[in-house]
Amino acid sequence: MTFISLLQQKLQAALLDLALELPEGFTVQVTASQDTNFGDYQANTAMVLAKRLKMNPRELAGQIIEAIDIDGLAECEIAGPGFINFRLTPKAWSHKVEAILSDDRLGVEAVSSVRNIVVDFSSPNVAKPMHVGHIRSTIIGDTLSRVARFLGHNVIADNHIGDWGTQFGKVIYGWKNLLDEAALKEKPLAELLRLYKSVHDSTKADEALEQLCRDELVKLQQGDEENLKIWKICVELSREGLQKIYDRLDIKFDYSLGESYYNQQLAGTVDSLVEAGLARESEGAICAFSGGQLADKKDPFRINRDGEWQDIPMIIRKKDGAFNYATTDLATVDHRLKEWKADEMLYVVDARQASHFKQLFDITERRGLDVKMEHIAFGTINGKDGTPLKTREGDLPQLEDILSDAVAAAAEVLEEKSGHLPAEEKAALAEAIGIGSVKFTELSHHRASDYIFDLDKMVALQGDTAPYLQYSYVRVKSIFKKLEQLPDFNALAVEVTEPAEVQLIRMISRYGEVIPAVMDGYKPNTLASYLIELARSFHSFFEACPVLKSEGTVQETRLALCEATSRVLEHGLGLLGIQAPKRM
RNA sequence: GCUCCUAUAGCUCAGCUGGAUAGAGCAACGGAUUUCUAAUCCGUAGGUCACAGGUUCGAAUCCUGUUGGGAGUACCA
Repeated sequence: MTFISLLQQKLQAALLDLALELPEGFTVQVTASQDTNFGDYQANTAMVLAKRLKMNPRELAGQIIEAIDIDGLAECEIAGPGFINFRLTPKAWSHKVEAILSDDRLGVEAVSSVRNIVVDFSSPNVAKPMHVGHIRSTIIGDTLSRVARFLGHNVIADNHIGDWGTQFGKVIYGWKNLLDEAALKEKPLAELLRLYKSVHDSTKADEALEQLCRDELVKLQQGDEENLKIWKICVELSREGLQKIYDRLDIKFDYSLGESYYNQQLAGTVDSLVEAGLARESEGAICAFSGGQLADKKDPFRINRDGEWQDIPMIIRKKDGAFNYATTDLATVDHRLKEWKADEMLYVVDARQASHFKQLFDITERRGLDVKMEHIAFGTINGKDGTPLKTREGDLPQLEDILSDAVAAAAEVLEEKSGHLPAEEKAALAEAIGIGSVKFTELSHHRASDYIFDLDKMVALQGDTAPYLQYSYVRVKSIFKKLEQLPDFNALAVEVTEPAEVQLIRMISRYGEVIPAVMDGYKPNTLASYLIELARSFHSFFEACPVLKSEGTVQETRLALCEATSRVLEHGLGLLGIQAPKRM
């Protein structure tokens, strides 16, 4: 049990003893103290309660402290306007070290109610290689999947690949008219991209061409043999290319059901919405409109134009008969509910699609489907000038190139610092550090904000970076390497005394509090910054408390702390999808 | 126009379901290495939390307004 829940229990019991009339739904809150001068944990219960019960907060805090039974666990005192501060005893810390070492879950409790959570992330388009824009969804989605799974949920990671949308009409048109067979053999993905871009550029000034592309899409969706054949080849080629990157990133999906997977259901989906009265014909298209329950301002189907509120429908069948992503998304919801019994669906998708998801969620609710849906929105990755990242040619940088750049930068530093290591190991390390850097940079930012992509800073070895964490792990491990024999970690005598030791176990013990908090608001950066703090505490401990030169209980305590640190570090990095090397 | 996101140290960013003296990294300055990997640690300096009101014991955090930045806004995803 985490210290927070333990202290909350104790507080709750004390309140019960005092026989106070608690307001309905009142729960006690305990938080880690920001400043250790105030102790380890604090509760504002007395202040909150005093206000509601019209009592004096400090007086109430005094009563609570009298009633609370935490002998041996913590000392507590009243402070300031009525805070109750808890300072854990050395014994409590020592027990915690032992508890963590004997616990596979490192103090993280599994959830009591397991939910089926679908995480929809990455979602690249075929025929277009992944670019910088896919970093965020792919990495955030992967981490959230890992964390939810570790918490005990039944996670279904689904890569909703864009293989059926309008862009495909352009690819098919290009294939039929501009295909360079030799180039296709040589570099298939580059050729597909060239076809798409070439046609896409031409359509900007050519309305007739745009129409031809739309026609190709309609033919495809209606089962035209030639178009289907082209489509199949493109999808296969693209998937191979995508898989290579996912392998490199160590990211796995349970399913990669592309938009095309739902093709057979699309017509039925539209029909059922029409039958349910949720959609109707408008300007030749079939659209879903507002349910009318919300105020215009809050209604995702309403928009104000020049002072007038108008409908902004969700189009589920275009006037040319083709379906679009809205239709597919609706069908996908049905599939996930029916086949996977989803309790929750998380869409890790760019913030720019917020209004689309609001509409989708609103419709789903109006259809009477019971499922929690969340749009895990994120911002843009910008270049150093603060505008969206672009290559010199003005294109979006490809993900593969970004990874290679990061790995190359890591290799350079590695050569300088650890030139003596075998070439093969250096290559693997560069990969781990380079990829880890990209991932950590992503995960250490709040997902909603934009951030600046600075390769040099990412791979830099100082500061809040992946290599800093990885180096911390290497440092712990180096201690054990010097031991002739590893101790039995469950049989160590642990007596935490030194401030640096206390600070370290304080951080270690917080792991069980941090992991559930990640899913609370779906913020991986909570875990990222926790790991930095943990690593920092470890480095301080490492400098202040010699392990191998100490003896007896002191040494056993420190070995136990080191082991616990290494386990939490490795595990936490694992949840972020980052490797923890044994040496570097 | 309307909706959503956003504004915190010179730079890059945390902190936001209200809590005590607003944190970290980089850059700057000073120190630590015959000692478990110095890719480290310890310290100094650096702030009108965009601005103005409000809510209350208490606001970077919640509410209202203003300003700056970004995004979306009928058949693209």
